Amino acid sequence: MSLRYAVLALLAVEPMTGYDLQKQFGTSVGNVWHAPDSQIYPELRKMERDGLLEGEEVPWGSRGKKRLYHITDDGRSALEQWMNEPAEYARVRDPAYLKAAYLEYATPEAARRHFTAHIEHHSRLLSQFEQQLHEIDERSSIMLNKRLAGADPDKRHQVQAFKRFAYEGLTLRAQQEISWASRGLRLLDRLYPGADPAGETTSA
Amino acid sequence: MSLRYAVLALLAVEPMTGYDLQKQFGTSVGNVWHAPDSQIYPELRKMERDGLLEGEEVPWGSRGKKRLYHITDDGRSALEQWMNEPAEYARVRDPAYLKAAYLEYATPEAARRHFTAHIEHHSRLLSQFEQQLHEIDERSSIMLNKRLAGADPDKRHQVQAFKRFAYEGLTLRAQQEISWASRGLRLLDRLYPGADPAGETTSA
DNA sequence: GAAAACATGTAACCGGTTACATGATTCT
DNA sequence: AGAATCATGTAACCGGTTACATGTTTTC
Repeated sequence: MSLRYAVLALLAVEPMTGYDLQKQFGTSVGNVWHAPDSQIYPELRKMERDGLLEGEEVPWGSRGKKRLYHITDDGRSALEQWMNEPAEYARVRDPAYLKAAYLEYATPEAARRHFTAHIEHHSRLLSQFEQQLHEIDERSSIMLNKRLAGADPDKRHQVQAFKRFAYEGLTLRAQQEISWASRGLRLLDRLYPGADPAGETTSA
Repeated sequence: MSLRYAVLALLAVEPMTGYDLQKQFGTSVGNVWHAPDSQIYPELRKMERDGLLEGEEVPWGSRGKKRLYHITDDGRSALEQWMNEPAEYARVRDPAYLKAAYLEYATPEAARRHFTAHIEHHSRLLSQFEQQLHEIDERSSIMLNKRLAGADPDKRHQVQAFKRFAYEGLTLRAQQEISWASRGLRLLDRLYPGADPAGETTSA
């Protein structure tokens, strides 16, 4: 049920359409909370029904129209209330670690692919996080600048600091996973000394 | 859909009842894949229907009975096939980091509680992982010993190494989160210099 | 004129959560 | 005798996934 609070946090900055929100979930907020478009549009309607948002029909081009969602006072209260509650911790469900714990059932090649895929996955994430950190530091993020512009001048410093701190954590996590999986590859070298690490054919 | 493979990995060691499995999901496997009992019993019946398991009715006491599930050859193949496939990576959905990224909407006290709760949560996990590492090293884990006993003597070394390696990763993760949240508390000290870190009343 | 981006949905399905529900056996 | 443990389920609900579906506007 965090989706609606992620939406509220975005709409607290400025009114947006479902499509605008979708893009945010594809990049910025999407780094901590993923949501597909098929979930966003229905959720917006539910939130409007619950009084957290107000939708405004605005023309788009000559014939088209779009729906701009504004956060209401109730929406702001709901966001603040949620922020002041303790976070829920979801139970662990980690397919990559589940496999890692039982890698003896895999072939040496599959075990190796497992760790290289882990490294690739987290490397992709890492470069996204580093890109975000760069944008935060350079003040080149459009959303962050809007949030900063809309914030109480005394609080601007904090807005930026919290966002940076969250991305620092994500970065450290990704680096950690990469380092763990790299150690995994070295473990495989030791456990399967005969196997060919590069996947190439061993020629004399 | 990893639940059934976690179940298969457990039943590959020895036949168990739903209740036995439940306990495993409460401790060992539960550290990488959580499942409540209300999910386990229906899943076992589905797996039996799909030919991955065979249930055997055995008496329990004078009038009671219980259902022992055995893995079938199809079950073993399914497990191996899954182990040789690449792992799926779920999209990120992290309430704690979502909150962290927007902590300016929380009160300083709530922000502090957020990080202390994060530390407590991961400290609890950490001590569980350390306990498991200890049991792996001391060979005092009943399940691990059964797995080792049932494994090809050449592979015993690997079984233990993979399990240990998975828990090392979990341990590093937990430590990482604790260290991140501790830095978060120090960040709050800087951002809210007037606030009382210990939550005590400031007396002159 | 075509492609890319903008815009908004529906529907079936499934895995997972929460709550409810019950009874036997073993241990102290 | 009572508590703890063993044992097994059902049912409603909901959040999320996947796939399908359509039309407009802007940009090149």
